[in-house]
Amino acid sequence: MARVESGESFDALSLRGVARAAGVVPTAFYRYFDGMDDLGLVLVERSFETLRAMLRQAREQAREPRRVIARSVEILVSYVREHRQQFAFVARIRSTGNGLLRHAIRSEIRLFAAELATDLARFPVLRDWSTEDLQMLSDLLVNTMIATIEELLEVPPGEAGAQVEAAIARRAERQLRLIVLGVPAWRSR
Amino acid sequence: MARVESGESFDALSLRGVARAAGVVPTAFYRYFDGMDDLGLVLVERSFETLRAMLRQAREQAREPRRVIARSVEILVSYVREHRQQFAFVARIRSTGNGLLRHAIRSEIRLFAAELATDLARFPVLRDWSTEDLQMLSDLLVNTMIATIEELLEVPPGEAGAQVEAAIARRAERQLRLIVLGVPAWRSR
DNA sequence: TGTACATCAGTGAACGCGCGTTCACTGATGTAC
DNA sequence: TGTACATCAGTGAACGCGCGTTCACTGATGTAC
Repeated sequence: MARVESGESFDALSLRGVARAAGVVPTAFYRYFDGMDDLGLVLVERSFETLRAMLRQAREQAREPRRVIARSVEILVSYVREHRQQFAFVARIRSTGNGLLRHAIRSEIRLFAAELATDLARFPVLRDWSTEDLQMLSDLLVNTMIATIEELLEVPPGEAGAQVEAAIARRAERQLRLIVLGVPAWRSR
Repeated sequence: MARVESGESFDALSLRGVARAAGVVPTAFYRYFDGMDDLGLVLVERSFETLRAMLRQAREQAREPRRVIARSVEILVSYVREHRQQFAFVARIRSTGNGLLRHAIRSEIRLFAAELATDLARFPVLRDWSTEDLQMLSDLLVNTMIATIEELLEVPPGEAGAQVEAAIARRAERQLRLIVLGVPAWRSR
């Protein structure tokens, strides 16, 4: 069960699949979680919590936009690489799971976007943007990161995919930069 | 079975669920499809084909960027509203389905992005962009549209969600506009 | 116009399978005195 | 230091369920002569 707890080795959405990957009999699952919903909530929370903290820290340390973007993408890529299975699980839940789990994920993403909006508000160019526009912007940035995560998950793991991964990272960085380039022009029409 | 054929009334990912929604015995499913993969492929193809054609037409008719964006979002929202179940099914397949179906969806999306890139290349501002940058841009625009579709699918159907739908459309339009605003500034650094 | 036959849409029983969940259990590790 | 007991991680049999798929079938609709 230790392996599942470190989120490194399950391959299915089913309770039995999780138990199998953990090398344990299905009933042992209940020693650790109430059921699949419980596992899902734990994983959702854990997946986002650390990543959110790391990205927030990146925004604090490097204040110049271009550096923040580069660093954020770096963190995103390496974090997803190191928590592949966990993210794959969460990604599946996002569209397959029941209402409860889907709602939990949406809450996490909204929290993510809200924190980003708060940090964005401190940049001089954005100081007089309306709250709605700030949300629109951070939502766009977050969506781009999520799409990036999903693409990273499609890359087969291991050294073989390293170049594909790098290409995805490079493109994500450019996309985020392009978005930010539009900011000074917004409202100026 | 006629109801399923018009894509209006299934509520599950299972063959039996589809049959049930169609008011038909499970075995009757095989009169129409070889199996779930076959249904999936048909639905993926059908979902994208018309939408792609409609959006391409929108880009031809209104050449001014702002009009193109407004019209595209309009089309997207109404198309998704009218083919809710079909899109919900495809969205689920996208992360739950087997490799074959996931690959089919990715192909459709890539085709989508490629067509958009071709049309973008005709705009004067983009005429001397590299192919890679054009792809990066159209990928970003397409991702934003996909995220919009997914959000639309979360809105409960019926009149109750009309305002939420309108808000999503409004935000999508602004996001696409913001992206386009960054275009003239790209490379100028 | 009537008859014979083919095609077609859907039926209903049956199968084996993996699933989530229950239950009473075993044996190892830790704790109290 | 040794004994008695509690806690803990995991076992294994069993259940009922919904699933995809097979098979032989029925009855209605169309077609040929």
